[in-house]
Amino acid sequence: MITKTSYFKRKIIKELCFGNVLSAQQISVLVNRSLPVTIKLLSELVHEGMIIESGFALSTGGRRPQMYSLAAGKIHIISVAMDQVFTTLAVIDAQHHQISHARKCYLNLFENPNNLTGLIRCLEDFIKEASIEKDKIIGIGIGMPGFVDVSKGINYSFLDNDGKSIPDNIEQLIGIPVFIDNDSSLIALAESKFGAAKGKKNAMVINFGWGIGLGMILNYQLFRGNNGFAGEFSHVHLFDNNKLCECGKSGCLETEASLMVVIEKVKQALKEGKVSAIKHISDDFEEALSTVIRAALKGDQLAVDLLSEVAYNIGRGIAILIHILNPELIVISGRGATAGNMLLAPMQQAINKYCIPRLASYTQITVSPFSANAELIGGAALVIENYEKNIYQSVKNNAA
Amino acid sequence: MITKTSYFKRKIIKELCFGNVLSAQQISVLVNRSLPVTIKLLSELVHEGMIIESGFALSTGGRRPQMYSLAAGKIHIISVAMDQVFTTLAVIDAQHHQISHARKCYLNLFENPNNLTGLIRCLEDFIKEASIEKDKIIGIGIGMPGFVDVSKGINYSFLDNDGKSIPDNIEQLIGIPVFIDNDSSLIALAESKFGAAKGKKNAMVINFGWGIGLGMILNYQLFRGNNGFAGEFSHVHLFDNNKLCECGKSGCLETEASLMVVIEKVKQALKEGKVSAIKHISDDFEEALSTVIRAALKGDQLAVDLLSEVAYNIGRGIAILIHILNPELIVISGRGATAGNMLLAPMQQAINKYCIPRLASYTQITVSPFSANAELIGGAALVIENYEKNIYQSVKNNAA
DNA sequence: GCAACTTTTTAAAAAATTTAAAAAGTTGTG
DNA sequence: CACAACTTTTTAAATTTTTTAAAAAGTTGC
Repeated sequence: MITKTSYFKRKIIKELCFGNVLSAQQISVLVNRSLPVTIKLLSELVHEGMIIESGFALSTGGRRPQMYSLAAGKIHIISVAMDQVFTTLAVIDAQHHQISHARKCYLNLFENPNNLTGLIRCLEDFIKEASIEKDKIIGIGIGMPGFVDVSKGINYSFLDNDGKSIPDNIEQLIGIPVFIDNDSSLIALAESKFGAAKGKKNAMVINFGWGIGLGMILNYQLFRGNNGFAGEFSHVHLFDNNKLCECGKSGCLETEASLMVVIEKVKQALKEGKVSAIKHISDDFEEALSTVIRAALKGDQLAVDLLSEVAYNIGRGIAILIHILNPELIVISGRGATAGNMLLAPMQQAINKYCIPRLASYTQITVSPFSANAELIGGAALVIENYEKNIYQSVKNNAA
Repeated sequence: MITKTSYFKRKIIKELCFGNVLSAQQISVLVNRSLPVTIKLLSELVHEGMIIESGFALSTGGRRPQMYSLAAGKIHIISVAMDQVFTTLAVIDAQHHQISHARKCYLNLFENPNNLTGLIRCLEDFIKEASIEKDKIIGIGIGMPGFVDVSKGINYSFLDNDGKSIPDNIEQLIGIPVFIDNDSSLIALAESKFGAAKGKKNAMVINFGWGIGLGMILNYQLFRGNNGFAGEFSHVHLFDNNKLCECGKSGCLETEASLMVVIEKVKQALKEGKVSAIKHISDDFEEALSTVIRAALKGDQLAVDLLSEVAYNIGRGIAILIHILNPELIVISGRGATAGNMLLAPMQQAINKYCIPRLASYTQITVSPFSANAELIGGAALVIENYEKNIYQSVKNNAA
């Protein structure tokens, strides 16, 4: 039933997904409703079995508050993480834990950029084969590369759907609410809600992957810009390198700072006969990458050097972000984050060189704990984030 | 009296300052209170003489709404615009019109960076001499160069006050609420509330002055970053020019894009014997600037060329902003905006070169109507913006 | 071990919002 | 050109929510 009550119940569930264990008072503030109302809603939710009373918190000097948390196994999400070649699917629960095997589909967007039917078949197969309890699935969250206009549900780079909304299309076929967003935005959302940037007001999340992306958290919220295209970090002009970028310009950050660049540099170095523990590098990018990073983590000088070079270039980009946005935190996330803390020193060096010291000192830099899983977790976060939306239109406008 | 009622009355007055003429329904949405409550507050405000019923709006197909606006001459603001050499004071009314002669004080921050007592004396003299009705003054808004931390009321670059709040200090002496902010932020606020960016959700305001500053409007609000230092645009590293910047680094945007650079270039060109309508250039910067801009507006090639060069460099900076923040609008404001639309072509050229075309097409660029007055208007906007704050603490948190 | 102080929870009073109805205008059709 | 159908604003009554006050449950220090 679509009522104001159910709207606020969903809002409470959402806050518990993001907050895990909360007192009535805390929830009251988060959903912006008074305590009497909140407590009434909470007791109803307990009766319905959606949430449980999970003991009392340690006292802060007064009566110990009753704590509430989500009942286990009531909420599942299908999360879909696309990159240019592979699409990964998994079922995630409210605590952002993966509760199914991840399924990998080969959907090559280079060869077939508009293969929306392929994506849908992929989803249908996954739902059929994974033993999914469909009534528990509250939504499907899909992260994809490209220029995504979230409000229109359109991706201007891939999955062309004749100008019609992709989520609406899939939702009609499968019968579960669908949400899409840009991959870098989803990674930022994952970090903001569950990861390194949890609880931070302003944070920049770098998606260090085959390209280089940026998701921005401003005032605790994902900032998408006026048309949803904010964070086009990769094509900022920073180099006079005469290297052509796929965007048509040259000198873009992406031409000197991405995992693709790392692999190319390693290949080139091996060809030139540089010594390294890496003897051969695969033509399969995934395999090549894990070879390089494994070598670097073991201390192989060539791998470390080349990763550092790229990290330094990312650092130049970060210096600009710090000047313009004065963020609290910068998170290095995405596939490249598996290289870990070795990335930080060269980045810091670039920042020292290109940043006003006072400004740089206010911004922390850290590597994500999620690394390659960030996009999947972000897909779940996206669905939770939208859980109470579109349920009770007239309330939606009232409640901030 | 400090009550919830007076809090919302002030909020209504604030919205009328920014909106001029509004219907009860519009106000109800803006202050986030229901129509019955809003209408009750409005009728009380009419009785008190603060606002007036100003006729009926044109019908949009139904009953014509009663419109409300501020009563004339009830609200005055003292606005103070500081630059490194001069401090300008004026009385501004709720419609951002100047209603006193502007008074200029010589307060040289290069020679005496921490001359807070000088500023206070300046204010006291102004209040004494200008025939000011003190009971109408709702606040003093001060814009100043430097790193300003608004929440702490501290300027880290100038006017050191032993770590204590500058506004609190002045307020205790003069007895009127005081608010400070960075000059570029104030200019952005002026444009957002009264100028070229009025009603825009995301806008970047370039303060083209002796240096180059940036104020950002994100989600209709001034974005200050985590420590209030966002918008340090001037020190983004963009050039390999080996020119030392006052920040200690080289290659900063400011070294190639500011009015100071324009004047230096003109001086250099005249020394080299280039032909121009400009025969002599003053050592007084203000005078020199107006000479150059007047010449450019009359079509003098040298002046136009050199202004264009600098505008092109600003355009390079703007290209970065567009990539990162995807703004709706970019406003060229500050002293340099007096040069007018001639700045736009070279900027657009830089954007064409350094921006992804699709992205650039979503962002408009315009020159401010305020030019040199923007900071004064911003000071007034700052006071109005804060008019209802700190009046009723417990409501403050509740009402978004 | 008990008084003084905190904090959460419940209950009653006050204020706000929602819903419905009335009032004031506009527009299109016969 | 008058009147019905439709809009939009304003007022009034019914609900809901928030506020305020009091009670309950703990903690801490003397």
